[in-house]
Amino acid sequence: MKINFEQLQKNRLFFTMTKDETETALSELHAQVSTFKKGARLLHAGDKTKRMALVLSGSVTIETNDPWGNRTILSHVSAGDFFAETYAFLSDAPLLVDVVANEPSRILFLTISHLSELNKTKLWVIKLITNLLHISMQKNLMLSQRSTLISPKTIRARITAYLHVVAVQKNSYEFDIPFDRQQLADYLNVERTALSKELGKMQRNGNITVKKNHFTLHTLED
Amino acid sequence: MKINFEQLQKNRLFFTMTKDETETALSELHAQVSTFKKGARLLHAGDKTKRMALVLSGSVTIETNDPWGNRTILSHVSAGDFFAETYAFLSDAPLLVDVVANEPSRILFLTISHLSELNKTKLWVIKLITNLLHISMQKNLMLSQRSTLISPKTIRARITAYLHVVAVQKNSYEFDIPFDRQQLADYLNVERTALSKELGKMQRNGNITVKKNHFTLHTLED
DNA sequence: TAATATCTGTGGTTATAACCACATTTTGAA
DNA sequence: TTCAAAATGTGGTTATAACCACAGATATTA
Repeated sequence: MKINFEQLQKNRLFFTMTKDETETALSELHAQVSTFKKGARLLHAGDKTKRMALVLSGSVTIETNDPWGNRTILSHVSAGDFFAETYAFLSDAPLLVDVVANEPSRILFLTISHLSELNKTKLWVIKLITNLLHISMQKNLMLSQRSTLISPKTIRARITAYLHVVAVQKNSYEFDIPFDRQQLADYLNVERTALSKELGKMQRNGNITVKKNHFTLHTLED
Repeated sequence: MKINFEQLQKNRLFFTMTKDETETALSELHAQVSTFKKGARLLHAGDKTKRMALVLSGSVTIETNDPWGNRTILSHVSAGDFFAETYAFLSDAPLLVDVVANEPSRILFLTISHLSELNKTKLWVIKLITNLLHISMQKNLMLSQRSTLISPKTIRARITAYLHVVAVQKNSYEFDIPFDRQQLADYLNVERTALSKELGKMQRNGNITVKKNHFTLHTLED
């Protein structure tokens, strides 16, 4: 499997690292690329792992499935982003989540369970840890953000909260979301058909326009 | 304000650090202790901060309050644990949460916004970053865990999920929880009186015994 | 292009949790 | 110890989301 170094260098994980350092890191972390079909389960709840993962292409969802069969989507991870870094670093902690390929995807795995033990006089190690800290903090923010979206009790309020966050992130009132209906429902922790109904209402009221996963928000002034 | 070095040394943030290194760190990070009364708001949503915080005594809750006045409790932080490290490290990111003193509390603040720029040949800096990484990862796990608790749609299922997690953590079927009723309701994202009713039912059914915030779980076999 | 599978929306019903008002208990302060 | 304030529980009502069944639309594959 080929890795595009140019692209990797731009990734936050290798921030400030030279080409040599990046290559050393990849080698020391036993870099390995795998491909997965849509729907494939990359990691299972209950498993332990020593490897963090970077999405090279495609995307995955991080989800939990409770004993009653309810799926909850914690996040959507697209190309250039990471997952499982928490469980890999704390390699004793069993996964609370499943990771599922959202589309055909290429994933780069890096073994980081031994990171704390690596020789910290090596510059690449220090840089990697610092970058990983940054990534972990960002993840934290994402998880907190989702909590704020789930906070309201009504479907309507969750939808508007979500759409406004996305609008701010994309800096536009018109955008695509990375979820289909079922996934959005699972992300907002609501039932799919109830979500569809509410989106229908909002559209009839002129609040939004929806076509598939393309949304347009209508502000008060035309 | 006096700081108990002995106690600090045991904290994860100063793991593997010598007394000298710890003192250097405290000084370089402009360590500062403040006290707060019960109910005091230590940090406000929307603020930015450069300082992470360690609870020396007492406890705080991390919560979000949406425009409709719904409170959601993301976590309970007790003595020895941290908060705001994410926002302090990513010092441009405005807080999505409020932090409120749960009881009279002493808090140690440490300025870490400049952490990435510190000289990484200093051993204490490297150790601190590594320890911070560990702390951040743990936080991540906590947030994921809460998401799994909120996942079920019924109050009953959320309660049992929560109680089982606590039982595992405390390694006992009898334990205190750190929340009063309103806080537990806000943590599980349900309405207080509905929570009370459900707890009443569970008690009448013989599933649990509740007295204030002391719980006993009754398994199937007597 | 047909045929099948997947995704999405709608109506109707039901279960359930939010909400409100208030009684009771517990706590804390004077 | 008394009193006020805060916390907790209970009954009753209502709003709302889950649930179910199904139709129509869209995408996928042969």
